[in-house]
Amino acid sequence: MTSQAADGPEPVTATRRSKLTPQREQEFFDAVLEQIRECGYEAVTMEGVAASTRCSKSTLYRQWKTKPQFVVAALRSRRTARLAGIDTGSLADDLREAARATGRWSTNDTKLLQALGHAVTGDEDLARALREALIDPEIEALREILRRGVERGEVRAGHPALEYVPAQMFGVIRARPVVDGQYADQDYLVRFVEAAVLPALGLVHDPPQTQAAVHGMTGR
Amino acid sequence: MTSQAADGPEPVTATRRSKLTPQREQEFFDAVLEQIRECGYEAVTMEGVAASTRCSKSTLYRQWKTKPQFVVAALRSRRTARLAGIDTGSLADDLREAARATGRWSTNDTKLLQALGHAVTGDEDLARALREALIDPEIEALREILRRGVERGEVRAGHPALEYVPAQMFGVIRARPVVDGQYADQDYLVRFVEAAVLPALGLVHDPPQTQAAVHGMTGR
DNA sequence: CGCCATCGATACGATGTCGTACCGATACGC
DNA sequence: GCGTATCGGTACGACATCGTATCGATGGCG
Repeated sequence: MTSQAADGPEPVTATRRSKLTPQREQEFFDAVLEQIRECGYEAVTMEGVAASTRCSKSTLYRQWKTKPQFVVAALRSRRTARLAGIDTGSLADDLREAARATGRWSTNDTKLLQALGHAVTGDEDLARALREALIDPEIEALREILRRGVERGEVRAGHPALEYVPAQMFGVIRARPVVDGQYADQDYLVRFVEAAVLPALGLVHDPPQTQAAVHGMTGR
Repeated sequence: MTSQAADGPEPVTATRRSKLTPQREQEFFDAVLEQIRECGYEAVTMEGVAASTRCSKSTLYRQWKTKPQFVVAALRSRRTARLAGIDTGSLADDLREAARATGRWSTNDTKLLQALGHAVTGDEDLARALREALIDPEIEALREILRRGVERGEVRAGHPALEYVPAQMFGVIRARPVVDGQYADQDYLVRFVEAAVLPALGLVHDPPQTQAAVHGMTGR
């Protein structure tokens, strides 16, 4: 809405581009996700995306039939398991590291989740894409972390708190903005894990070094 | 969209009403909140609300200048501290009772929070109304419960987990739908309190073999 | 070096919503 | 009983967005 570009038929930076490169597509995806974060799903317009990427509406509609399909494609481009690969050898350290990793992207992705949260209730494809892009991989990675902790005997299998760890992590991320008025960052999430998650799992850190003694400490 | 009511000048229930009664206003409020839950804030239309309550758009615009103001009024009508008044004399029981009370309305209010969650980022009045209607009273009630527990000495003041209890409660309510695919009901919330919140506060009441896993290092 | 696919720009019709204006009908106060 | 304020109904203009169509320009492939 702000880009009042044209005052005449000026070929200024209007570099005519040829066939879309994957990088160019990614620009579209980044732009639409950013617009979703800022304006919400409903308020996103193809025209706005076109303007912010200096392409034309036609180009977008040529590649993707409709706005929902475009957004779905954008979400798919974003699939990354950010919690995958965490394996310090200690459940407590894994969870701390997961908190740190989560804090790195939580602001951006919280906005996205928030903005799409209701739209997905009416669009099954969108819902699936959102789950596959932002939610399922992280939940699965968390469960894997917990599973390894159980295998190592750090927590007994079937410990009642195990079931709630993923919901807790996702939960505070979404709840903190409304409770405290700010997004959950790395610091907050690590403190939360220390103060609530680990104690609930019986991995108390109150006596600071008791923990390390348990398993010989291999963290980082 | 579905209500194809009229086939003629039917005086059936089309009772022409006179001045709006408070009950009538409440019908409007209930209707718009229900529409928000189902369709999202953006998709709510004054015409839809008018149709579902069989009033006319004029009537709505007569009372409230604009859609946001109408929604704000509807939210204000809903102010109720549902967790207020809980006081069993025991922190653990208070929290269990809070979980039960929360579970009673969480589905409805989760939908509302979800549907309005992004809209509030662009409307300060709406944001304040939402906080005052659904969020702040419950957070304050929870903090009051915790405060009494501290006063009774059940938890030491400054216990690190205290800070996170409200965010945890609100969090799992919002996260369960995406993690487990269903809303958090009474049963889930009570189990969550038992399994995660109470242990984190050091109020465990069932230490079966959890302790063995903690200190015994080779659990299972 | 020339053709053709694809780009970017823009115009367009269809649709839907906002918020206003006007209307007749009806309940309530006097 | 009558007058008036308010209701319910609908028509209206303004506006925004969707998705399509058309057109000139251009880059890449043969």
